[in-house]
Amino acid sequence: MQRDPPTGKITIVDIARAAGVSIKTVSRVINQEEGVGDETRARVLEIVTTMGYRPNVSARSLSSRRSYLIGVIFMRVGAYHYVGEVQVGAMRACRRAGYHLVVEQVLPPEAVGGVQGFAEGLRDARFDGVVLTPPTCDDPEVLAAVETAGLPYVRIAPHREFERSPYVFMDDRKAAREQTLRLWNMGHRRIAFIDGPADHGSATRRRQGYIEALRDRGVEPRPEWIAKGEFLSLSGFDATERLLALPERPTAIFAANDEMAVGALAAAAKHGLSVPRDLSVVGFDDTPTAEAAWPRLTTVHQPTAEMAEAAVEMLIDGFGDERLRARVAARQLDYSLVQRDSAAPPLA
Amino acid sequence: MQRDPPTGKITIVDIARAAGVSIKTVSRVINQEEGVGDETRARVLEIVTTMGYRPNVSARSLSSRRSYLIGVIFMRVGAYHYVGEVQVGAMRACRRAGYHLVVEQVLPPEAVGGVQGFAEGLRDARFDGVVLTPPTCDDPEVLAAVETAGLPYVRIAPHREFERSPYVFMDDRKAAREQTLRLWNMGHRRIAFIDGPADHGSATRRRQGYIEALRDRGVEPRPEWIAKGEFLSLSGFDATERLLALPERPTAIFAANDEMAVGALAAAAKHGLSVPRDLSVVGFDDTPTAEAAWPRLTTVHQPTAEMAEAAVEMLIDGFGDERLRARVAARQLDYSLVQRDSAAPPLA
DNA sequence: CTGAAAGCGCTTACAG
DNA sequence: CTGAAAGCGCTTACAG
Repeated sequence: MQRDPPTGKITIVDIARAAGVSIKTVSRVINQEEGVGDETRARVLEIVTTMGYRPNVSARSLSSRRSYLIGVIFMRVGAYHYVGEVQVGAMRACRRAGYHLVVEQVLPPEAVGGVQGFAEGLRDARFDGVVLTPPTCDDPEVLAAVETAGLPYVRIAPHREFERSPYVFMDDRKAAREQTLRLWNMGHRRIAFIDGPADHGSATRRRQGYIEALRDRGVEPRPEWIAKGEFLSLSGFDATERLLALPERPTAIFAANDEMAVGALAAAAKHGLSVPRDLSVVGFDDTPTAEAAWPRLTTVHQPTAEMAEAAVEMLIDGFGDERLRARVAARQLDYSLVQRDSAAPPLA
Repeated sequence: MQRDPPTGKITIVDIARAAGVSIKTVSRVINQEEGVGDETRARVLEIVTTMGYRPNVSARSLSSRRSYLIGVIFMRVGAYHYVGEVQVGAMRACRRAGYHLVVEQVLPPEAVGGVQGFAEGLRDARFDGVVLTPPTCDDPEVLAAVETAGLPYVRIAPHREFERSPYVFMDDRKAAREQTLRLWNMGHRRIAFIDGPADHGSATRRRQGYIEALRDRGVEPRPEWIAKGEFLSLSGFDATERLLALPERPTAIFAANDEMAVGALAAAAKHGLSVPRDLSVVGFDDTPTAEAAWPRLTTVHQPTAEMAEAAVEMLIDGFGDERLRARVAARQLDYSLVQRDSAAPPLA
C-alpha cells in the first residue's frame, strides 16, 4: 500500500478504491447505514482505520444539510460557575454523538448588535440545533430569532411557555421548600430569603418554595424578610447587611444561590457573627464555592451538567424527527439536599 | 421582485441573477475582494441586504478549505472563572472577524480517550486554528497532536519553548514581585506564599517573583513559608492552616491566585484572626471572588479576556501567512495592582 | 446488497 | 473590471 500524504487528504474516493467498492458503499459504512454485506463492511472499516480516514465535515454538511454543530446560548459567559457546568455536560453529549459545541452569547440589548446581532450570527453559524440557558431561554426576542432561523432547540429550566419547546428541568420550588423546612425543623422561626434577579425563573421558583414552606407551617413571610439580590456574591453581602439591620434579626438566611450565600457568610463575619452558631446560612446550587466556603455551605445540589447533557441528547435524538417541536417533551432531573456545616439550630 | 421562501435558501445564484452579474462577481463582493466596479459592488451589496443573503458556510469551507471555526482548548472547563474570561475575550475577537468559537476539552490521561481522543477530535473538528490555554499549552502530547493535525495555534501564557509558537503573555513574575514588595513596604517581614499546582507555569513564575522580591530585600525565604496549594479555595484553606501552625506565624500571606486567597480568608476566620488587622492576605488574578470577598481582596489584575482576545486576533491575522509559526510572535499585556482591603501594616 | 449520476453552494485557477 | 468552467468531498434520490 502506498504511503499517503500525512496531511489527512484521504477522501472517500481513496477508501473506495482501496476497498474495491463504490463511494456509496463506503458512505454507508461510515454512516452505519444498513444494506452492506458483513464482509464488505468489515473490509471497508479496516481500510478506514488503517488509512486513518476521517470524513470531511464540510462536504458532508453541504450535501446533507447537517453541520454536526450544536450551539449553546448564554446571556453572560463570564460570570457564573453555571456556564462551565453547562458546557461540560453539553460537551459530553456532543462528543458521544460526534457533534461539536459552539458557544454563543446574546449580548444585552444595550450592546452593539444585541439580539439583532445574535439573530444574524445564528444564520451563518449553521447549527443543527441550539440549547438555550436561563434567563435567555425565556427571552421572547431570542426565542423568536431561533424559531425564525428554523432551528430545533431545547431549553434548560425555562420559566414560561412550557409547550413551546422540549426542555429539561428540576423542581426548584420543591427543593427550596424542603430547604426551608429543614431550617424550620431545626427550630428556626425567623427565616429570611435572599432573592435572585427578576428575569431568572429559578429565583422566582425558589422564592415560591420558600414562601410555600412557611405558609405550610402557618407563617406568613414578612416582606422585609425577602431581600433583593442579583445572584452575585456582593449582592448577597448587601442583602445580608440589610437583613441584619432589621429590628428582629432573622436567625437563618436562605440565599437563592451559593454565591449570594457566600456573600452572606462574609457579611456575618464582618458583623462578628459566628456561623452557624449565631446565624444559619444556606445556599442553593452546590457550586465548588459551597464546598470551599468556611463554614462549608449547606445547600441544594442542582445537576447542572446533567441537565445540559440531557438537553443536548434530546436535541440530537430529535433530529430525525420532523415533529420534534410538536412532541412536547420534558425531562426532569433530581436535586438533592446537601447537608454541610453552615446551618444549625438557633441559640435561644 | 418575487418573494423568496423564508427558509433562507437564497444562494449566490439568486443574488447573481437579481444583480445581473456572474456568481464570481457576487463572491468578490461578499469577500471584499478587489476588482469590482463601484457601481456593481454597490448594487450587489444592496441586493444582498434586501434579500437577506448569507453565504452557506459549508460550501465556502468545502471549496476554500477554511472553516471559520476557532477552537479553544481547556484542560478543565468546569472549574475556573478563568475559562469564562477566556471565552468572553475569544468570542469578541471571533465575532469581529466572522468566526465562531468551539470549546474543546482535553480529557486527563486517565480518562477514556485522553489525549488520543483529543487528537482524533481535532481532525474532524476542522478548525482553522486553535488557542491553547495553560496548563494544556505546555503539554507535549497536546502540542504534538495539534502540530500533527497541521493546525496553526497560539498559546496563552505558555511556560516553555517560547519559540515553538506565537503566544500571548503577561509578566507574572514581575507582578508577583511587586505584590510581595507591596507587603514588604507595609512593614511585613514574615511573608508566606501559597503555591499553585506544579504543572501551571503561572504558579511557578509567581513563586519566583515572590522569592526574588524577598532576596532583593536581603531575605532568604524559608522553605516552610512556601505552602503547596492547588489553585482551589479549599487548598488555600488547608495551606493557611499549616502556615498558621508555624512557630513563627507569618504576618502576611500571598496566595498565587484569588481562589486560594479566599480559602485563606476562611481559615483566618476559623482561627478568629481579623483580616487585615491580625493577618494580611493578598491574591492574584482579580476574579469577581476577589471583589466579593470580605474583606475585599487586594490582588493583581490579570487581563485574561484581553489575552484571549489577542490570541485569537493573532491566529486570524496569521491565516494569510504561511509562515505564521515561523514568525516568532509574542504579545505582552499589562497587569495592574489592585489595592483593596485585605492588606495592611502588621500590628507589632 | 450495491452502484452511477446528480447536486449541495461556494471558491480557485484561469482567461479575457 | 468581469466571467465560464471545474472542482471541493460528500449525500440524496434513484435504479437494479
